[in-house]
Amino acid sequence: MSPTDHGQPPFPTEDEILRSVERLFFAYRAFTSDPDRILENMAYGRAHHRAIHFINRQPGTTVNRLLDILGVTKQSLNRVLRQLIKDGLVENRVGPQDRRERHLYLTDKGRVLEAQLSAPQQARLRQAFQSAGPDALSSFSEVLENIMDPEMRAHIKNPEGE
Amino acid sequence: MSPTDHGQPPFPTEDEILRSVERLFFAYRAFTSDPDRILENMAYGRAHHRAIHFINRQPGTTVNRLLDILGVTKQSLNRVLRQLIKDGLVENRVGPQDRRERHLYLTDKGRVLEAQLSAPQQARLRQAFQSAGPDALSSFSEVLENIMDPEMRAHIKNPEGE
DNA sequence: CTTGGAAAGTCAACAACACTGACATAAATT
DNA sequence: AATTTATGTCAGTGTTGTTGACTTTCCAAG
Repeated sequence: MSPTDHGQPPFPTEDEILRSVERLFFAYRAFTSDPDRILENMAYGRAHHRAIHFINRQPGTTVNRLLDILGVTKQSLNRVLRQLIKDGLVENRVGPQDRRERHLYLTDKGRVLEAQLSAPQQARLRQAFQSAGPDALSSFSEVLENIMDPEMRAHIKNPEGE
Repeated sequence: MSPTDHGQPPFPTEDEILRSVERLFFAYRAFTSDPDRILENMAYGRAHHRAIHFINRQPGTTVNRLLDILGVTKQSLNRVLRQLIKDGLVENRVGPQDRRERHLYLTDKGRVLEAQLSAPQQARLRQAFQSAGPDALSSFSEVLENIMDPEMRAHIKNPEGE
């Protein structure tokens, strides 16, 4: 052993970390597969689902805010929003105070699709939490929040905004 | 309350489930951002990283096995492997028993890149587990394994194979 | 009231990475 | 000898991301 090796193995070990890398990969793929399967016969994809999800969670959110949450360019988001608005799933209201802003809302039709996409994904997560026992959710949540970049945490803790 | 409402709120509640949807989204994005940042200046992308990761974890794995793990088409994987082999990061050996099979190994050069890509991602996860306390890892792992499709669990529990 | 800048929208070109379908080759199996 | 399996390859396509350039609208500060 080297003089700086205090005999403390790292926690978690490298092998456990690598397994967790794989757990994240496989779980995330399963998690997105439910809505993906529903969307594959429509003209929409995962990007549309993400927009619909966050507009549903934060009705009246602005385009700028959505850009921050989704972490894509406005050109990329705009392509998605244009389709959703044209197809009557999302409504675009001029901001009441600041009329440059566009506030986004799901229409009834948009809410129907949101529920349809969300249902199997929610069922998958609920089953996972129920099988793991009542205390698993908080550990799971804490680890994921530690993994993410700190600025993003506010978008979970406070669905309303700041 | 309706006659079928037994007064049992679902566990977890819908709001907690939706927050976990967002936790997965933000955490996964952060988790992939480390290697993505390193790769953006190279001719490689996330698909190359995934191939390198699993070849490193299961040296000698076959193309078919890798296809099963990664869940992509052989055309998609082949494009990636062709580059990695051409650039001397991955080695392609004819199977000793079945000479149709190609067994995949990282070269020294491949292992260098693997370590480089893996380091910040591992550091991120280790920090997340350490902050969350010693018991968080097992709950975290259990929930993720419950989320994924069952066939995938074997690829974590036994890095060697079956 | 004019000017500067922020918010939003659009157009064009491009890249990564997935897909399907068709086909080729070599080797193992039946 | 015929079939199946494992792999590789070519061509075409779709989604989603990127840059860069530009316009319109509109609030707010000088």
